[in-house]
This record gives sequence, C-alpha cells and structure tokens, in this order.
Amino acid sequence: MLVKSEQAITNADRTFFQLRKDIVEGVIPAGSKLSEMELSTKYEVSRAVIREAINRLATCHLVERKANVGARVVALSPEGLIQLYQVREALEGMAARLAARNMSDDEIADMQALLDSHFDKVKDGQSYYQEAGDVDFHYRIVTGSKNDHLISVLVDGLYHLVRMYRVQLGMAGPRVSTAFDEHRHIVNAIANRDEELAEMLMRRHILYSKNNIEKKLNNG
Amino acid sequence: MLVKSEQAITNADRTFFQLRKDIVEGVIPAGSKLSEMELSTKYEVSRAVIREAINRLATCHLVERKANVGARVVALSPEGLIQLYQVREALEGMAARLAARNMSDDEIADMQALLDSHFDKVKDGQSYYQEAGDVDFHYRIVTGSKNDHLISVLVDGLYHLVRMYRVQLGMAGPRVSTAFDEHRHIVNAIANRDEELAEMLMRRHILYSKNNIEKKLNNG
DNA sequence: AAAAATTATAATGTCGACAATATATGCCTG
DNA sequence: CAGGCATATATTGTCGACATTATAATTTTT
Repeated sequence: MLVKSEQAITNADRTFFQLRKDIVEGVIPAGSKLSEMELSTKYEVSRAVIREAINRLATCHLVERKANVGARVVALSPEGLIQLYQVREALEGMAARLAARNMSDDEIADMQALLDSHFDKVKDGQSYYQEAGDVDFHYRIVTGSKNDHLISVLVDGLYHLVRMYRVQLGMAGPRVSTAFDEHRHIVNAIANRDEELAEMLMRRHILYSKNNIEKKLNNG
Repeated sequence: MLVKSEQAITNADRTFFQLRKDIVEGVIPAGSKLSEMELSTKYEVSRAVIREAINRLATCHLVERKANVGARVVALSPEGLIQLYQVREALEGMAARLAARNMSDDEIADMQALLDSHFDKVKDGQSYYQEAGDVDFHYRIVTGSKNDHLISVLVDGLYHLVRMYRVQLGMAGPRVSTAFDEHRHIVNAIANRDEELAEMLMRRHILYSKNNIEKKLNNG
C-alpha cells in the first residue's frame, strides 16, 4: 500500500509516521491539541523527537502550530476539502501532461496492466478498487511526471490530507465504475502521447470527484 | 518587500529566516554542507534551534537532509528550474482562475492601481519593475485565489526557490515591458471575471518566462 | 459584585551533555 | 603493494533540565 519506500531510519521518523497515521485515521481527533509532554510519554520518546515530528506534520498541513501555544490537528471543513481538490486539479492535470511526455513505454505498459487487473476486480464486484486502486493509479501518474516538486507536494503533502478527509468523513463511496472508465481514458491519452488531452481528462476526472463529494456533503 | 507579515517570534524563527536569506542570496553556496555545530557557533544559538531551522528549510526544498549524515544546500540545475516553472504554470494558472472568481472588486481595483504605478516607473525607464513589481503582481493574484493550500505552496515554498535561482544565476534580465503587457491582460481578464481566460493567460505568461530563461541558460 | 491587576501554573522554547551512527585513518593480511 | 578490516574521530540523534511565555486562578480595587 505504501508505494514509495518511506523507511524510517530514526526515532523521529518512526514517530512522525505513527503520528501521521493516527491523525489521518482519526485516532487523534481533528481539531484536538497535541501536547508535547503527553505525546512523549505516550509514544515513549523524548520531547525533542515529538517536537521534530510535530514540525514535520505542520509542513504537511496536518497540524497547525502557534508559537508559545502549541499545535493542533487541523480542523476538517467543506471549504478545506474543496480547496484541496482545486489544487489537485491543477497539479495532477499538469502531472498527466508531463506523464504523457516523460513516461517510458514500459511504464505505460505497466500502468495499463495495472488497470486491467483493477478491471477484473471491479467486474467481480469487489469494492477493492476504490481505495487502493485509485491511489495506485494517481500515484503512478504523478511519479510518471518525473517532476520532483510535483511529486513531493502531492505525495508527501496533499495525498495524506485527502486520505484524512476520506477516512474521517467516510468517503468510501461509489463512483467506482465511472471513475474506472475515466482512468482508462486518461491512460489512453498518455499512451498516445497526447499531452493536451491527458491534462484535460485528468482535470475533469478530479473535478467530477469534487462535485461528487460536494453533493454528498450537502445531502448527508 | 516582504508582503506577508512573517514576523519572527522565536529564535528558531529568526534563525530560519536568516538562514533562508543567506541560502537564497548565495551567502551560503548552493550544494554546500550545513554543519549544525558550525552554524550554532556562527549564529550564536544552540544546536536545537539550528536543527529546527534546517528542518524547516528542508520542507521548503532549499536544503536536503540525510539521516545521520547531515544537510546540504540544494544544487541548482537547469532541469530543476524547468521543473519549478512547470509547477508554477499549473499552480498560478489555477490561482488566476480562482482570483477571477474570488477577488473582491476593491482588491481588483487595488491591483489595477498597482499596475498603473508600475507602468509609470517602466515608462520612466526605471528597471525597478523586474524584481519587486513582478513579485508583487504574482503575490497579489496568488493571495487573491483565497486558496490556503495554493498560497502556502507558492509563497512559503516555490517562490523562495525561484528567487534563489534568479539571484544566483543572475536572472535580473529583460522581458520587462513585454511582461508588463501580459500582466495587464491578466488583470483585465480577472476584472471581467473571465476565469478561463485568466488561467490561460497566466499559464502562457509563465511559459514565456520559462522559455526566456531556457534560452539564456543555453546561450550564456 | 464586576473588572482589572497579580500571582500561580503549566505548557512551549532553549540549552548543554550523552549516545548512536557514519566517515576517515591506519593497520593487517593476502 | 592492494584490498579489506578494525579503530578513531567527528557529526548527527536523543535526552533531561532550565528559561520563557501564555493561560488560569486568585486577589485587589472601584
């Protein structure tokens, strides 16, 4: 599930990953305060490594820190989610464009094979696709852009926030088969090296997701 | 010159700002190693605050850190600059679109006034425009998007890297009057609430800048 | 009694020392 | 003499204690 090998070397790494997981999955509730002392006893490390972990979380925008006051887990808001998707639209649209330019033929073939395997599972009625499959797909395109800044902002930053929203607002939801078709079209555009179309399709794909989520938020 | 009031509260803040300045302006050379001990004596603070500052710089992508080894200032490369401009194109294009949607009439009027004042200076042959004027313009549009993620990624992250490239590769350059016209067109589109056009013009504006820079790198 | 000022408390910010790791040096072996 | 291994050194990672700041409680004053 964790595609990029983010292996923890130091204690601060481990604590950072653990804290991030707990925040994304809601074990540590959104909006709650992060006490350095409390966490240092809970995770059995010194305050210094907790501080470092919290600082890293702050740069991911998973927590907000105020000087001499402390850090709080970010609060989830509909506007925040919308804004997230606006940035995703811009960034992943560009990623699709660059993927059409820079991915190797082999990488594209791999991605097509991945999509085929997903199709089999969707066909069998497995709801597996939604989470891991979607993540895989978007992740491949982003890395396929070969643009380090793009990769970093999305993979290290926004995706964790997106997952936090998904998990905590219970967006397991549908849009499985339709999203699958959209994925297929995007990959085709990339295979044809059609940058313009790849970007446009990706932007619309993300826009649809956003609209779908907005609808859910307003109804439920 | 510093539009957003990034006021330093703590020592770590001050050290972070100072280090960032020294790196961006090349006082600390690109690619050089950042020794914690050395810096702690030089800046007269403890290693802890140096570490925190370096960590923050790492998340701005101004330095790269390896566990148990240390941190180095990033190396400047033509590819890196190109990649930066690709991300800018995507992000600032979206910012222009959102600015056309979300800026208040007053904010737009202010921005037009700003452009007028810039025009006067360009007309008088002052080369003032290039640096501060360009920064001001882009900054206003980004903040006008009202999208916190967008603002943060650009203002806290990419812009400092862009400035580092500009300063250290000596991109004081021309493109003044033509860029000014492009700015004018973008503001007009925003004033007309034409999201589509605003985004397209901003993307082309940044693309032109990129091409201009590429040409310089290849020639000189 | 209400509001302001002051003290008390508890958190974050900062520091210097110790532990663990990576690199450099020198030694031993083939 | 070359290559690998062991040691030495220096740097980063981690820790607990102290300093400083913000918040809460208490007292004082109007």
